[in-house]
Amino acid sequence: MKLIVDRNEDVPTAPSPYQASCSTCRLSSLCLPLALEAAEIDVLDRIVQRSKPLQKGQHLYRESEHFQSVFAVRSGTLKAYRTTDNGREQVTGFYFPGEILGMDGIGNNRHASSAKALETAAVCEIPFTALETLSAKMPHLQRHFFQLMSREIAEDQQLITLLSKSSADARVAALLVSISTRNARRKLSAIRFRLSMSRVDIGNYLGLTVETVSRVFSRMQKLGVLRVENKEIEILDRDALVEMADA
Amino acid sequence: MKLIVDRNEDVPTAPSPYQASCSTCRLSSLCLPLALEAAEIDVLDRIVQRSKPLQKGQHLYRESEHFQSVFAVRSGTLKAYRTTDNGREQVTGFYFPGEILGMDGIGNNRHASSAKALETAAVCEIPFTALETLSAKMPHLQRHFFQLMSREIAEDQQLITLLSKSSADARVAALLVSISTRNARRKLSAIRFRLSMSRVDIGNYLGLTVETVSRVFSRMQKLGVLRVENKEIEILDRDALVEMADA
DNA sequence: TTGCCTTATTGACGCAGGTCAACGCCCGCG
DNA sequence: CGCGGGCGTTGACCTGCGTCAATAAGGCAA
Repeated sequence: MKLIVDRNEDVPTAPSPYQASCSTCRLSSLCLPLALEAAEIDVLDRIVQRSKPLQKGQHLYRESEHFQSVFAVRSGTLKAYRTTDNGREQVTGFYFPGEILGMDGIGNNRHASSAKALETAAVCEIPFTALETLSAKMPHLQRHFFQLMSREIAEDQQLITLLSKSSADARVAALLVSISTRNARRKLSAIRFRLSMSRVDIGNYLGLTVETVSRVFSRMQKLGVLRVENKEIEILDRDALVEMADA
Repeated sequence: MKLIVDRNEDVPTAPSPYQASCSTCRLSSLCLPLALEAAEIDVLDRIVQRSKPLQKGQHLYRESEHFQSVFAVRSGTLKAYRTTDNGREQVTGFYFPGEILGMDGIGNNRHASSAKALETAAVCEIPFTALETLSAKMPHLQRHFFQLMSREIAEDQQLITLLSKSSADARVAALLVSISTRNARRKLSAIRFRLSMSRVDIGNYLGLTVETVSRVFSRMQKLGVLRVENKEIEILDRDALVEMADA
């Protein structure tokens, strides 16, 4: 809400100071515009709100808040998490540039999880009612959004499988492979990257303790599969990692 | 595909022999028609395919098959499961009457899981392209389907939390509470029911071994929380069960 | 730079739940 | 009706990961 005001006050229809438009965004091939034609992208562009970046630790939205928009990550990383009845936290996902978050709030008009920036991050806000209206007019957009939601379901199911059956080694390996793959999609290195999340977050996401995560990293390093230096990761043997991920 | 042919050969536009229509279906208040008005339900009704029941053990669809339709359960129970790379099975959900399954296939046009009947079951088939077309014309339907998918995401996240953090007792308790709640929604008893799935399936779904599931049942029985007699369950202390579910 | 505080690593130990094994009981089939 | 094979239960034992504790190493403020 505030975001909309911010933008309209200063520059009613001109490009926001933060980013020109979807059509010039280098993430458009991963993001919502993916399935759209140039003219359609322009229409989508008009409903997207761009705002000032989130600082590390800042919330994008909180669990049980009124749901209004989904968000696309433009830069940085966010984590989504929910708080259980007995007060513990469960990280349900990490979101990288080009990925969409907030879709779990559509179901009953409140966010089913909270989202917090793990580092300075910029997002695009996509008001959902506008997206619905547009979807009804643009079959490609409707289809694409159905697909995005479906993929989120499929990915959650993969995580369920991981948590249900796999060893600590396999879980960590699977996360690293996932990050590596998602980096590659964004034309970043698939073998060297910086983990934007803490060991605590990793453990929480994978259903492990910090200590176990740390031990797994050490073990993998000893095996020559990884090189770990604080948050910097180098994958030395990706095949071995993939192998471990489903053991 | 076959289903469509079956139906059209015999009774081109007349009601199928298996079920009159959505408007007379006693599940319509849970299922897709939920958000629709009478006239809209009739339109939806025309795209829904009803077919002969599945026998116990029969597949509704299989992982990686071409995706074409989502399905609504009319009677019986189904389980959805995926097979991991190393050949193990992971049950990702149980589906009761009024619930929709198959939405995980939309993302890339192939089913991301298999679905199998746990007992004789009847389903309605909803061809997805027809549903898309209709959604674009009927805002209520579009919104409702977005909501259904979103809820599936939120439910999967709840399962993730369960698998990530909870004890064996909590997992079993949570499943029983879930079944109890879903029964209540269908105006069935929330405290006495028959488990349509085997202990193996339960264990698989919850990330536990059969032995552990069995032990948990015994323990809960000893505590006076449950009465277990083979597949028949009676919940003696629902509050205690809810309590256990988030411990 | 120094110092503090948060995050990560490593070790020792215990326990929840997995594994292996034996047995009993449904239930479907001849 | 009786038999056989899967399903469920129970017990004994084992192990992977959690827990607790101590120490090290970043990183940010002043």
